[in-house]
Amino acid sequence: MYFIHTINIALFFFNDCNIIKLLMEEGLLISKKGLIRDTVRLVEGYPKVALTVDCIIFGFEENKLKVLLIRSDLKIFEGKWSLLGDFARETETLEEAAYRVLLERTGMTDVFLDQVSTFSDPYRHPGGRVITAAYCSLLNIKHHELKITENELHWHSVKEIDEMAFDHLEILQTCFKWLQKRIQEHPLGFNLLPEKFSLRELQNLYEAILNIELDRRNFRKKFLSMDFLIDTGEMEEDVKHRPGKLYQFNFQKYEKNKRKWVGIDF
Amino acid sequence: MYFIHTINIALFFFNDCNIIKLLMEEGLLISKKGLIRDTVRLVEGYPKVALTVDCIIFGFEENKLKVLLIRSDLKIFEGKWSLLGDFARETETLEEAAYRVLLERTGMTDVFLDQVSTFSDPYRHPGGRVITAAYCSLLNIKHHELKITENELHWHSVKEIDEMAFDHLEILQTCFKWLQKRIQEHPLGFNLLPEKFSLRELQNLYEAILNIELDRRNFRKKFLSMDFLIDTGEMEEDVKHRPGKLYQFNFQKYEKNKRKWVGIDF
DNA sequence: TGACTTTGTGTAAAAATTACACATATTTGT
DNA sequence: ACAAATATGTGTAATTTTTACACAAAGTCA
Repeated sequence: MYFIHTINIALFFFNDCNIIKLLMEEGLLISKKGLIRDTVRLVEGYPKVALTVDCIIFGFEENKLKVLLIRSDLKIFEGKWSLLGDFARETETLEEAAYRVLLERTGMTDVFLDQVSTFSDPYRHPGGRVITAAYCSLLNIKHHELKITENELHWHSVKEIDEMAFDHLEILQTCFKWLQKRIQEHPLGFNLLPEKFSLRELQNLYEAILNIELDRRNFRKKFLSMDFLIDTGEMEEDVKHRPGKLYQFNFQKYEKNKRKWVGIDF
Repeated sequence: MYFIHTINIALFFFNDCNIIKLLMEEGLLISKKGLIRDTVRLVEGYPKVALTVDCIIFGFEENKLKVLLIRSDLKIFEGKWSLLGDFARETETLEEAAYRVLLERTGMTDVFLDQVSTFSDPYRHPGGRVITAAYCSLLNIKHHELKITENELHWHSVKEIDEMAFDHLEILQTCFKWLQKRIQEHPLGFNLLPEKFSLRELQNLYEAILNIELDRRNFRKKFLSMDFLIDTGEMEEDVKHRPGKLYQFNFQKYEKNKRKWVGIDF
């Protein structure tokens, strides 16, 4: 009785994916008036494609925006650089696949990925139709030593990349534009820096990513007035000039006081 | 000789999808060292999924944000409302599929679609794994009379939708948030209005979509100072109060003077 | 110790945002 | 014809934000 009731609820509120999953695993939906069977047949009548994810992992080092690349796995692209990608598994969301790929290729876990866009040119992959979803992240190179370095995994200066396997150059460019925009409305930039950083390092980062020059005094004023920077009391060391103060970003305070974003600006 | 040369160029600059397409159609790549064959086999070894697109078409009428929906095609979702979707064809990009779906379901052609996000829960479709890419647009309801009305296609007030087929409610919500953000940094709002509109209509639109109240005088000042509005010299008619001036949006001027978007604001 | 490099700071002018009130044009009802 | 109702159209002062700009202090290097 309990299960019958569950089925009816499930069919009534069918948009809850978890209920569908649950009932499918129980084998309960299969018999319900053949509706599922019909639906399965319908889906089977349409072309299917392979599905991959590609991870675009940005980092910052030597005042340059960098990205993690590997040598392509495919013979046909021998020598070409490629994004970190793989096929999605049967019961994996794209997001899960992206985190798995990142783990498998780099060993990293403590990273946030954002879906940027899906690329679907039918001829983008020489092995047949393969669509790919691009997932993007930014991280501090120093805090994420690469333990796995198969396929010559390493950081490349974004500016110097001019050729890649597949359509990966296009994907990279799309993600770079996404990053330029994103970093101005969300404090993602701090993920790229060491935990403690000087204002000059922060400014270098913005200048490098946005490809603009900023006035130092105004930049400092802006960030200090936002009041999300904690003065650590420490100073830079091992620099060959007057050392600057080191700050930390107050993520907690930011999350509480987050700007609500209303303002028309074309 | 010419073709051999072409092949080498193609393999060298393999990231150009059109060259791959061209050579595949010519059957020329198939023999090249078996690389393609290997790649095809590789791709075939991975799970494949069905692929759909869903169109989220927003409109504005009676001071309410609306969205085009149809009754679900599927028996299992009988009675439920659904986004305008269909399976992608073998050699169609997702974007092409989205424009096709829009044409087939509504008869519309003069519309721009933007990819918003891809949804990939393995259990989101009762017929098996189907991932879907959401494409969004905004248009003027009055300028796009619905010639096709199969599946009870019609406009629904976004606020009143509380249940949908599949995960379409989640998709709709994602697209609504996308719209709220997009309309503040790009003059998409004008697509939702008649060619000639009063400032009050424009303000109503922003207030409805952003769900905020705006000061009338400041709103007018802001838009008039942006200098993208053309005073048509005409006035509103058939309104039961003092008629307002009618304006047009100067898309050309906007495209030339577009804000370059630099400014850090968390 | 002097040259060099980079940090750290303030102010004045300009621009943008906000808050706020009253006269005018038109329709509707009497 | 007039009064009531409704929505348009306009300006200014106070506040906040943005921009442009220069010089002294801290540390390194030779």
